Amino acid sequence: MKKPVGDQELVVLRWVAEHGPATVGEVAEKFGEPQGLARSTILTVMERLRGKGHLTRRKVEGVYQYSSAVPLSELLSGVVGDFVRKSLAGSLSPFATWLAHADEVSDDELRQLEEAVARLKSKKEGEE
Amino acid sequence: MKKPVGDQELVVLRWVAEHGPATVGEVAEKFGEPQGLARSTILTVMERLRGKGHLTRRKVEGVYQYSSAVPLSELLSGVVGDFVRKSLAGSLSPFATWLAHADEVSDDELRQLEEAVARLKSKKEGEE
DNA sequence: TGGACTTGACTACAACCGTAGTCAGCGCGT
DNA sequence: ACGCGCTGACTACGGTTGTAGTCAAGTCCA
Repeated sequence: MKKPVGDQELVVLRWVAEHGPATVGEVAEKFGEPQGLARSTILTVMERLRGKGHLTRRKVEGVYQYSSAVPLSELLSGVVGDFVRKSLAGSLSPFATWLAHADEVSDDELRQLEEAVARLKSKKEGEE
Repeated sequence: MKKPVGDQELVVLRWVAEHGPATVGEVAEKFGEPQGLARSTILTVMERLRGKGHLTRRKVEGVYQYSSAVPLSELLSGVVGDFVRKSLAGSLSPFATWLAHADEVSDDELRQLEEAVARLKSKKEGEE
């Protein structure tokens, strides 16, 4: 049940997860068209995502409304977890290394990171 | 020149980057065999990596020694950067979210993360 | 009612990836 | 000199992904 999700698929999935339930037409128009993607491409991708269990649809007034099966934050969290496990062999060091040289980190993101690290630290202390 | 690297390819690349220059035979024996991978599989993967510019080889005493084109840390740093850009649309929030719930973070990694965050923070302050 | 438009299912196809078989050449030991 | 084993190049094949065309059924408006 843990099928891999392609890069482009993920982009579409993210869009749908962010922009509430939407029909294929809407996604194609508001997201696909600007990217130069054909409607059928969007449809195919969305159906594949549905096949993998990431999207759900419900017929509303004749057309299908697609929604993400899980909330966006949860989805991305999972993606990050998969990435760390699969591509980094579970190690966070590469991330730290990259982070240290990253620019383009917003204040907000930095704050979130700080919090996460602080939380981890206190948890760790609580354990020992 | 920035060809994508498959998951399995990355695993092999990482192995080679970590375990110094090695011949196909060595990689096949020490890495491939334990995973149940045929020698030809290793060879194919390594040649593809070479085609993508991630591995270099040099003939030494009759056989080719393969080495990573860039040091491991740099390689993984790049992988992280690609991931953040491509899969997270550049946002670090998902990382922070995941991190907050992560367990299995070693003391060492935690320390590195702390440092990276601290560095970012001081850089930010220096800027404004 | 007949065309215009929308929607959804199906089909297609090239690139890329994971995995592997095969074959020909080379070097070493007997 | 001959066979064996290691090496490297080439070929192969099924699955996934990105992208899209086409076709049939439904809907709406003049």
